[in-house]
Amino acid sequence: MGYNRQYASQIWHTVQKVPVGKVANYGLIADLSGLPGRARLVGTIMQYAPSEMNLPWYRILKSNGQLAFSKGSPMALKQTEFLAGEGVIVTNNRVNLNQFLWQPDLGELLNMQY
DNA sequence: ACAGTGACAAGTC
DNA sequence: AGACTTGCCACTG
Repeated sequence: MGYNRQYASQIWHTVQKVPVGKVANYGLIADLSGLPGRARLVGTIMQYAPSEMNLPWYRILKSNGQLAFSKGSPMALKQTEFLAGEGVIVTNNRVNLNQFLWQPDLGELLNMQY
């Protein structure tokens, strides 16, 4: 259909790995999915994730900690709620990465499969 | 075939 | 801190 299944399974699987209460950026997800330099693809593909999959899309942010959606937009508000629900503070459409960025250790990375 | 678009990122000024 | 440029490439018309 409208998107590449191979990319989708890799990306969705990686996004599922981001732990509750932490966030990651698009570039990191791309790297860990075996798609270095393909940050844009992550956002593109995540739109197609079926809702019943409960993909934690809201844990993925831009490289500077900003939400991908513009401030005040319905999606940004929803994302802010989801994050607040698990303890991640969003102020002025941005998250403090020093505090909430997911920093996987080598063990986690070596166990990652897709 | 070709040009525009986009849930991005990093570098330069 | 912004604004602008370049790199990325799947998808769409």
